[in-house]
Amino acid sequence: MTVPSGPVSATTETERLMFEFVDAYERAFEAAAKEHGLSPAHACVLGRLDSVRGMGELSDELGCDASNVTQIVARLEARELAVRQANPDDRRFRQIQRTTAGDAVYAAFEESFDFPRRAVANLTTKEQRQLATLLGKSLAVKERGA
Amino acid sequence: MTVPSGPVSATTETERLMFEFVDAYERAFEAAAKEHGLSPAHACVLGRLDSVRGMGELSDELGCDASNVTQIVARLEARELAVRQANPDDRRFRQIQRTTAGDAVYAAFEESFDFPRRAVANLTTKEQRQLATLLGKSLAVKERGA
DNA sequence: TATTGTTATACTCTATAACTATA
DNA sequence: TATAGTTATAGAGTATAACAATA
Repeated sequence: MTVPSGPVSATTETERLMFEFVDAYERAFEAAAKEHGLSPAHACVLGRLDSVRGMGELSDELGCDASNVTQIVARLEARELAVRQANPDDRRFRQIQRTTAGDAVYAAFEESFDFPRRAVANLTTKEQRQLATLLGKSLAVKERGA
Repeated sequence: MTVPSGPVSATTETERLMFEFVDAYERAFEAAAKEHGLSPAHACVLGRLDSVRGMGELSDELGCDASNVTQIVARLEARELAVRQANPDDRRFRQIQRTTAGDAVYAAFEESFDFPRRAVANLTTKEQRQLATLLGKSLAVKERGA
């Protein structure tokens, strides 16, 4: 189990609940991945392979180094959950995709990772819309610089 | 940068925003820790040392193995950010606490980790209360078993 | 003997730097 | 020469199992 991101001496109840939510989400993700023999990183990459992807694309989205993605994908390939093929138009590029087995494992993982579904299910339709609006508004923080 | 927990093919906008929020929170935590030469795990443990703590207490709260905490605390001690002392009443127990230097580093980290503060600042007081209520309600998922 | 914590070990995640293959 | 990706390597996080110290 990865140690949680926090707590910081939360000054408000809202901040405390943000941390609790993030912590619960992460723990649930990790536990669901483990159920299917996946590390969080493997589950994450597998989830991005809904369509054919390039290595650079993946490392950009994941915000991590390309060499890291190479290793994760190499393991997925070794387990026959994904394959890498050179792009015939420019053989420097690789095309990564899930195998049928990868599809099955990922579907099973998603079934296990019920935290977001259950969290939403605890709310009325109106509350779900409210929560989405508030989260979106709070995330505007990202745009404000720093 | 740790790879994000997701995405899972989010079926609703609310679920998608939950992931985005968690992802942004984690990235901000990791970046703030790095600014002060801390790993996320170090920042996390340091944050728990606001008062004197035991090793078992820490591993319980962190949801990870005791041997893991031993290593993290050993590094904090090597950097003179924390100290371990045997409890004189029962020398099997250790009392972990931050040093003055540890206090300073953690305070600086908290100053840098402004994501929750800024997220809250994007909301009105009423919206903050609403968000806290909705997050709390969605987290009831934890109590429902599984 | 039971409990607290540590050490030894192994595996994964991650990044940096050097490298290969392709263009 | 420039770009996409890989390999070599090293450091940190994590868990399991064996261990030491204390009770």
